[in-house]
Amino acid sequence: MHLRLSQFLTLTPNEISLLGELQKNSYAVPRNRDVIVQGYHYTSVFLLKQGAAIRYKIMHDGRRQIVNFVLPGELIGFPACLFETSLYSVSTLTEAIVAPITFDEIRALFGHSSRLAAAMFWQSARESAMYAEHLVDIGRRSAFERVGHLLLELVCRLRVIGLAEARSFDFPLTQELMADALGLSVVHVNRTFRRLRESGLVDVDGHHFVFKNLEGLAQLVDFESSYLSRFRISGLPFAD
Amino acid sequence: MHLRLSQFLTLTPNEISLLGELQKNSYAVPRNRDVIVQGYHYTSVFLLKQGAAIRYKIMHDGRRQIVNFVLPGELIGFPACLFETSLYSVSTLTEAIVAPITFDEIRALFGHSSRLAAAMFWQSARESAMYAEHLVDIGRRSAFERVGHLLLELVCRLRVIGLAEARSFDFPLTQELMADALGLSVVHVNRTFRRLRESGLVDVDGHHFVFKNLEGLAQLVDFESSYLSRFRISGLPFAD
DNA sequence: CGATTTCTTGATAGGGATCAAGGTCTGTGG
DNA sequence: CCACAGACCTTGATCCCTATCAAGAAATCG
Repeated sequence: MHLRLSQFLTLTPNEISLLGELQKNSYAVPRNRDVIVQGYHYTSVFLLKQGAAIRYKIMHDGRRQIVNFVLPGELIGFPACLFETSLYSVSTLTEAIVAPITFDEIRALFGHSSRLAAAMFWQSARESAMYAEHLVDIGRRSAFERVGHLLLELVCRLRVIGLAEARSFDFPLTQELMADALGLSVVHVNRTFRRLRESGLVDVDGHHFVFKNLEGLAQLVDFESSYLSRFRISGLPFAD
Repeated sequence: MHLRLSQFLTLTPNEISLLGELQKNSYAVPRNRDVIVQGYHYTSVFLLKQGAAIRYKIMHDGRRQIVNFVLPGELIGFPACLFETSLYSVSTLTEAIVAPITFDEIRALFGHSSRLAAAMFWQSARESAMYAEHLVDIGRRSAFERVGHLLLELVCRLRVIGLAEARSFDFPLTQELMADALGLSVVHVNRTFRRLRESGLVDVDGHHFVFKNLEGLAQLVDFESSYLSRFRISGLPFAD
């Protein structure tokens, strides 16, 4: 787990050891535990080494909107920690292993390798881009398309980090989570999801999701199969 | 216009001159012109010195989703330019003045001042945070709340850069733009917006928007008056 | 193994989309 | 100066997608 930076650039041994250093204080976090709570101030971030989490926001009437899912190798509390007060909460979906990284350590890291700084920058840019995609989903797609998109996005992202097969994946995704991520009601997700199954597009057993006709689904919900490749960085506009 | 970085840190004379250099090639762009087109590759970004623009995405069926509004002092094509192919388009809403900044220039800039690099990083983090807010708006709020939020967000953002009064602002915002930004139909925006006016909360004359009861509106649509202060950066986790 | 969660399914209602058409304003050209 | 086109706003009628309410079944968890 190298901050998933190796997706973008080849790390030098030195950089790898720097990253390894940061992870020495890993510890386990139980399921359904808030790692970051909206409204509070933080002075460190956490690398999610194992497990899954959600970034979400609770509104005054109790409704919840999940802004995205956090997968292994991604940073929790970033960029939330940059703000005076975190704008949203982050909660684990499974038991997880996190490695706290203090600002001091980040500063040192950046001093030693501006390439790593740049790489973190891209992570942030990627996240930004994914939010924009998500916005389009929620703003302009039907419930059916949204659910399809979410499933396809998850396989794609999990595949990149070796946590999914070509056409199936395991993930602690409940219908309530889908609803809160997609801006739908649980009841409607249930019906929509059933349609997906009855159409023979997807099979589910617990938390194991299988695409029985991935290409068909992708076409039906207007999912660009190049989803994640579009997030590939094209060049290094930064000094080494 | 200093990339709006001065919001976050005090620029040294040297930094200011560096930024000034970058803007020497400014030129005007007519209204309704795409500066960035989705699917194309770019090797420079543009600083929007004057005017307004939208970042948006067109779907295969022609529907449009605006992911956000670009105001003076912000970068166009960033982070879009980092990707192999731009994920969305950027189009001017008014005649605008932009200053192209090549990657070479950015690289040089970063070499001369890592503080500026860090500041750009924060801009990106801020943008990310604003997308997340927007997601909550679209995912979990009623049409009425969404329209109210959009108007309040715009005053707040415009006020910060000195382009709005305390309770009014000018902006080339049409109902169609609102609809595409908020995931609503134009017809429904029209009716919703009328309700806002009939409630005595907002007055509009052309592109001049006046809040007749800003506090009341903010409360009615659950808008945190601290909106932008929440986006303030708390510290500098980077080396000078 | 009792108690939460999570999933289902039915019934009903409503917010917002869609279709259709007219009105207003602004800029352009004759 | 007027006529016209195109953009923008407005309003009515209708429909349907999705929320909400309600309640039971199934799966999980401690």
